[in-house]
Formats: sequence, structure tokens, C-alpha cells
Amino acid sequence: MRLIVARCEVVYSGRLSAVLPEALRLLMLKDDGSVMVHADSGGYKPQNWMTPPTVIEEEPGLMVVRKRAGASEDRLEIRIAEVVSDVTHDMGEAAALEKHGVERELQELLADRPESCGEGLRLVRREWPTDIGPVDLMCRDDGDGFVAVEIKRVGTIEAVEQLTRYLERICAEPGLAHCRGVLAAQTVKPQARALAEARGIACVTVDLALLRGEREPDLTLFAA
Amino acid sequence: MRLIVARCEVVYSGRLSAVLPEALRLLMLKDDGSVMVHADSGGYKPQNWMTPPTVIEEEPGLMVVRKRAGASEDRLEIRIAEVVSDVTHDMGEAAALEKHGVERELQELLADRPESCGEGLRLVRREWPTDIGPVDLMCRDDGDGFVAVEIKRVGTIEAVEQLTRYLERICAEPGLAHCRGVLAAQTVKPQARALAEARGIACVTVDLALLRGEREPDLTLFAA
DNA sequence: CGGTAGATTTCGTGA
DNA sequence: TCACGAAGTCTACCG
Repeated sequence: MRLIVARCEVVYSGRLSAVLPEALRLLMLKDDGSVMVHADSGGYKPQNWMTPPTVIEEEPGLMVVRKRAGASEDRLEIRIAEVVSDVTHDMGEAAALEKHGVERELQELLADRPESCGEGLRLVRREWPTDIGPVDLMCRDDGDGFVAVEIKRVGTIEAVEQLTRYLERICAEPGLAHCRGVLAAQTVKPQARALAEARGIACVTVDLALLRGEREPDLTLFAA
Repeated sequence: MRLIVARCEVVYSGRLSAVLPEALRLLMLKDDGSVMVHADSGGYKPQNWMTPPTVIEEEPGLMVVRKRAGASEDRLEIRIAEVVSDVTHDMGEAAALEKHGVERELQELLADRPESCGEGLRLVRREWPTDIGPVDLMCRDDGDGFVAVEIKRVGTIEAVEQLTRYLERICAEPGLAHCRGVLAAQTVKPQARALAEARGIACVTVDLALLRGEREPDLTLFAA
């Protein structure tokens, strides 16, 4: 990784046009081709950047970053007036990030506890295939009716739309004409709830910690 | 801005749990409270981070970042085994970013040239209100029929869904039962086009440069 | 390489 | 403060 602290002007042209007037900034160039321009403010996002794959051309006082693939004309032009610092660090292969994704874990937990998505539900299968993609869970209820469950961390209008598209396809299948829909999420947006209700889709809010506890009552997080 | 290159282990717990094993990484601490942990790979995104507002506690070999406000329990724990470099740069107030958003500009330009969205169209108003949000443009055609226009940079399935929801609401209004829909975008995805066609929604591709030229033939961008 | 779904999305805006 | 929609979204996955 190469870190340059320099007084520079930056011009981006591509999906929009942007100009950063001359000021002291941090240029971060990663081995994977990413280029980011950071200021001291602005939070998480770089002021300007380009994602890989990139081609970097460098000459004294000027660095031009372009997209390698595709027909895009993205171009990042960095005019360097003064270099304060320019160092390169070999960080090697930082071991991969371990993370526990919320949605996948929710799906695993709810697959074990389908009754959390509705009384009397039992699992038929996870990732029930349709021609536009898999439904998270397919269950059957007390009366043997089919119930398609869409799982989200946050239940939005888009989640309702997605489930609606799945239900269109599922209900066209023989024997599945009366399949119901359930949206299971940690939180459900009010507008999503309203849309779901209008479409006869039930919303269930699920508590991740509770589900974890139900499955493994003695679980200790980050035990030594 | 403070830049620390160090061999460290990072543990994040909050909306999810994540662990970065000990390796050489870049820690970026901005004046606004942002903290980012970057590796040499992984592109644009930091491997771990916390957005402002934050509280940072530091003691030898350990840095703990927590969210200041809200009931969140977000916590970023950085165990530092070896510091390779630790420098602070005062970047001052980098002047604000100039940018021209494409979708907003498209809406302004198309409001001036509604016939670009369909022959004979004339504007009734921008941001036509419905109870689920405003439609970008409401127009009338040659036969005085109403036409709702949704404007996007990229026309996706989601754009068609959004316009469909608007049309459901609009057509329920007295006198607007026959309102048509038009999706105007710089590019329209094939699947979005197919869905639109199936729903009787027209798709129009618009050329931003051309629209700009039509409105201001002598416009020079970034004139000195 | 194109399209889709997910994200600790982040970020802005309006109620 | 909350909620929703846009973003140069970015990124992983799948065909």
C-alpha cells in the first residue's frame, strides 16, 4: 500500500463531474488497484476514488487513474503541487476477515425454528427454487397450506416486492396456487408493513438474540 | 488526520461480529471522529470502521472506539502489537467538493424539455405528490391524457416497480384513471424493459449531453 | 462480462 | 429524531 500526503487538485469525470480544489490530502493506492483520495473530514467515504480494475499513469506532478475494463470513460486526474510524504508498506496477506453475516444466520436460525415465522409452521426446505431465484424458506402450516418466507434484516418495501414476485411464480405452479407469504425481519418499516398488509402478506419481527438463545441456551459469546 | 501503520488485531461487535487476525494494517483516524482499518486488498471499503460520532479511548497497545450517541453498543477494539509508523497531518479545511448530480440534473432538463419523454408531452408539474411519495414529472399528451414520468440514471426492475406503485395510486384518483406511465433513463436494463412492456409502461432513453446542449448550446464546462 | 441481491451499506433530505 | 430514497453506491455471487 502506498500512502502519499500531498497538496493536490483532483478532477473526476465519469458518471458525474467533480472537482476538488488544491489542498492537502491523503492519497491511498492499494495493491488491488483501488485509489482513494481522503480529506480530514467527510467521514467514511473518500472525497474521490476509483475502484478496480484501474490503470494508473504517473508522471512528475500528475497522476491519472482510468478504468481498465469496460467502455466507461471514468477518469481521475490528480495534479500534485507538493509532496509532503510518500511511503509504501508491504502489508502481506492480511488473513481473511471472519464475520457472521446477519441475514444468513437469521435464515439458519429460522430454518431450525420455523414456528418463529408463524404458529404451526414446519419447514419443507431452505432456498426453495423458482425461475427468478430461491425463496429463503418454504414451509407448510397446520392445514398443510404452503407458506413462502422471505428473510431480511430490515423489512423494506423492496423486500415486499421481492416476495411478491416470488409468490407470482410459485402460485403459478400446480398445487401451489394458494401459497401464502410471510416477511420475517428484525425490523419492518412502516411503509413495508402497509404494503404487505395490502397484499395479504404477513410480517413477523424476529429477535436474533432470542433465537440464538432458544437454540443454544448456554451460549457464551467470545468465550476465552 | 492521524495515520498509523501497525501490526494489530481488530474486533468489531455491533450489528454483527467480526474479527481481523493480527496483521499489518493502516489505521486512519479523521478529525471528524471516523476510524477506518484498511488492508492492502479489499478495494474501496475499509476492512473495519466506525462512523462518527465516536469516542476513542487509547492506552498502550489498545485502542477502543465506541459510538457516542444512541443506544447502539457498537464497539471497535484494536489490539496493537507493533507500531511501524504513527504520523499526524493537519490538512486544514479542504475546500468543499463541487459536484453535479446526474439524476437531479436529468429531472431539471426533462422538466424543460418534456417532449423528450414522448412526442407532444407538456409539463403539468414536477414532483407530483401521491400518498407514497412524489412522481418526478406529471405531463399531459396530445389528447390531454395524463402521463406520469419516472426519471432514473439507470432504468432497473426496481424503477418499474416504483412507477407501478405510483400508477396504482394515481389511477385511483378521480379523473386520473387512465394515467399512463413512462420510464425515462439514460440506459434501460433489458429485464426492466421487458417488465415495463408487460405492464404497458413506455421506456425512453435520454441523452444527457444532448439535453444539455439543447438547453444551453454555448455552455462550456469548467470555464476558467 | 452482465445482472441481481446484500450491506456494520453511507449519505442526504424532509416530515 | 426518524424514515425513506439515492449513490460515481461497492461487493460477492451466479450465469
